[in-house]
Amino acid sequence: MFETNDIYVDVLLPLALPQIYTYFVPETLHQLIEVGKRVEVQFGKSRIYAGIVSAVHQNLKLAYVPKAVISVMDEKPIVEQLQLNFWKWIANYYQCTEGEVMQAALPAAFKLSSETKVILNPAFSEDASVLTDNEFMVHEALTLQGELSVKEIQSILDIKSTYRIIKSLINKQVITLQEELQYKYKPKFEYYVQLHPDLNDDTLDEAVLTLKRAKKQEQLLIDFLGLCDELGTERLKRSYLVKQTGSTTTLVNALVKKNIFVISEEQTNRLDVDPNETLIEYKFSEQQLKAYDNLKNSVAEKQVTLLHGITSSGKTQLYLKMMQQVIEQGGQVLYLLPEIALTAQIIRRLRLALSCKTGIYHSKYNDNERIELWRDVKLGEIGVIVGARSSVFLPFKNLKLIIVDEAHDSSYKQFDPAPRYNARDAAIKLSTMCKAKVILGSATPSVENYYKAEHSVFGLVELKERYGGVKAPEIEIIDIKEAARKKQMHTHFSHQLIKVIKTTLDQNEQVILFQNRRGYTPALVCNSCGFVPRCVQCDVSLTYHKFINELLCHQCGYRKRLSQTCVRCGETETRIRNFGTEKIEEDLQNLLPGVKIARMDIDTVKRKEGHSKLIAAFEQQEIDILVGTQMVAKGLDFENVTLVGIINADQLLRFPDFRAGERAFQLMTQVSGRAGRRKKQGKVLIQTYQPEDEIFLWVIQNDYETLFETELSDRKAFNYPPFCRLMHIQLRHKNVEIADKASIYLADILKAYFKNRLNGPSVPIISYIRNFYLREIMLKLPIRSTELKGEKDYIQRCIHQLKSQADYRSVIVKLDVDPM
DNA sequence: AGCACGCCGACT
DNA sequence: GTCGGCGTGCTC
Repeated sequence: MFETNDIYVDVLLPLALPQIYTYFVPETLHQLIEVGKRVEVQFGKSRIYAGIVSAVHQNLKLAYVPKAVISVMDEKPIVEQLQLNFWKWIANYYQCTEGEVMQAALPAAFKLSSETKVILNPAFSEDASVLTDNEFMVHEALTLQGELSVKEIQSILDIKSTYRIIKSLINKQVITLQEELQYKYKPKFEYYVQLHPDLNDDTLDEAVLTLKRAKKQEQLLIDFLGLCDELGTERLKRSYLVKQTGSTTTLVNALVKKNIFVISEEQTNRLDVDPNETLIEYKFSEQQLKAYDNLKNSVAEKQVTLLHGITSSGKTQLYLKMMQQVIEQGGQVLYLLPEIALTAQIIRRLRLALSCKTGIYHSKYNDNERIELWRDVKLGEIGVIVGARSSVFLPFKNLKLIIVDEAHDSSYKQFDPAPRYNARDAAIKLSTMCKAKVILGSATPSVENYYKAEHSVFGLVELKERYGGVKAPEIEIIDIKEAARKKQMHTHFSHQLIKVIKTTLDQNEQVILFQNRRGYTPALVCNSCGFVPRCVQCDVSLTYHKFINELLCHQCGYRKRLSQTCVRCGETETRIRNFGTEKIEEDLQNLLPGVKIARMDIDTVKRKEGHSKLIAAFEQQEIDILVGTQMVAKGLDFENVTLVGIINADQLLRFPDFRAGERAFQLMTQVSGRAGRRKKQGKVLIQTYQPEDEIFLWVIQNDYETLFETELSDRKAFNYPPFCRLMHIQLRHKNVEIADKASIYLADILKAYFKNRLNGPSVPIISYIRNFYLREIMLKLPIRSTELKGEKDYIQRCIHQLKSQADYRSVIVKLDVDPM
């Protein structure tokens, strides 16, 4: 059939390249090569990458001489064809390269790339006189360190282009280059020590005698037996044994050599459930049973089912029951959660309730743990995977059900870098590829999703009753415009809010205060000249963080120490404009001395474990009031919280975005859901300057339907999703004029086709970030996927045309499909 | 994304 | 002259 035995492979590289590259497979590797395995290949002059084989073929008509595959890195494929197809779909839909998808999909430890190492050439004659200063410095550093990477040389010499120097050093035979793939993954084992199985009571005594002259070993053995006895076990973790007895691993190994101990290794298993915890019997309410039946029927019938259940209605229990079913039939379940909701609380609950191995996958876990989970998922050894958005990329073996909890949550959408995918939508695609079903759960579904449910594209199951008969919280709107007029405000708190906080605390109950802004205050204003310190590389004012006494840019991270006097006029008095969580915390503390207040935002939670520590402290009631951003709104379940306050709802409403109404409703509903989750009816106080806005009425009455209808008619009138899809185009350039002209040029050629479906070009609210000027264009794309592809191609051609103009070549264009 | 190559301004 | 910055094009 084939004329030669030559084999070629198409290799996917973890780079933003629009193409796939073909390599030649040497005969020695013919047996090993397989789609989905990683191969070591050279790309360009010196780089070596781990690429993935996306196809094996015998194409003879190559217009170039392909390079050869250096080695096959895996015994078994790390992904299947299905994953490769999924990647391709994502690349297509979200308009990025497959390499970028690969980058996002694979755990870092799979993505090896070489670092060029420079080493001394042993043939070099030590005559350093021929070297220039810089060359001499490199030579010196190498004699000391043995090897250097190009990056290290850059920092030693403090210059960017090291190329010339390196080349010259090679010419002078001082150094040679070394290219090596670093294998990052090291499987982690836990070592257990136990007695050699051949030992019985008699032989053990004998063995002890042989240790008469090795006092330490003898002591270790005695300690070991003592510890085993104490714990009622026959084997101990080696690390535990060493630590408890103050001995060393070497000592343990000595006893292994003498056939007294044996060591067994076991993969560390973080998936174990603490045997001391037991599951509390959960009794389904009548409503839940009914919803469960509906859910089961809907899932059997429809590809996607939307579970619209109000907060505290017990959605999680329904998920659990659905999961259990799938597991019993040997299927896998993917349970997606917003990153922020992946708390120990939820994970613990799941593990207790499920009879199978449960894996967790998200960015907080280190590389080795992720590789292990990856492998176990692929082998089908893990039944349930709980994870954040990137877990849609896991190599499922038998995926049968995907649950997307809080499906409206914007953190399912990746912003940067590409692929800018939405894990919720990608999961739906994945489910069709795996023949799995999807449940989207939310108390406040996105308008797009609910629209589909209403039109029977998705199944719809509603759950409208709180579990356990707890009444929905009583929501009250406080008009702070009026309160300010009547002088009933104390800093940001109305007297009414303060009063209720006090009575709540008096009853030994806890309070959550929500303020959607971190930092101390967004801006410091000079009292005399009105000067506001701004970021030097972005178009935003700096935020004052009192705790570190620094001004911080929330866009780029630029920081600056606060100067004593106004930079412009020398005035010492500064005034505070607007306010963030840190300021709220401080004012509140002044107002309520002695009350324990904590703050929860990215700044306090960033440090490792900060989040769970804070939650634990609040749970243990070591904290009375928790002041926080978005974070407090999501997924937390505190029994003793009966009051939730929203300091200022106006910021939510004034968001200049067509989704502002939907967002505000979602957030207020979510935050309100934190109040009174168990026994007692909770209370929610919302402070606002515009209490007449009807959105408050819907929040109070928990009237999602009216919100939905109103939003939908607006969206229809202005042609926004769900009546179209959006594509956001961002252009960046260091030069304002070029940014301006390029965006006008691109908008013009796009407009020829898109006409009134194009908005822009416009200057974004933050128009200048990290020394780049930004411009943006918004396009409305058709819903039907048949038309969609052609239009996306057209857009790509327009961008190509832009880039072929010499002036605009260096403009960076970023595409975002279905922006949030 | 790197990396090579080529062009060009600044300094010994 | 040479060093180092920067723009451009290519990578199987």
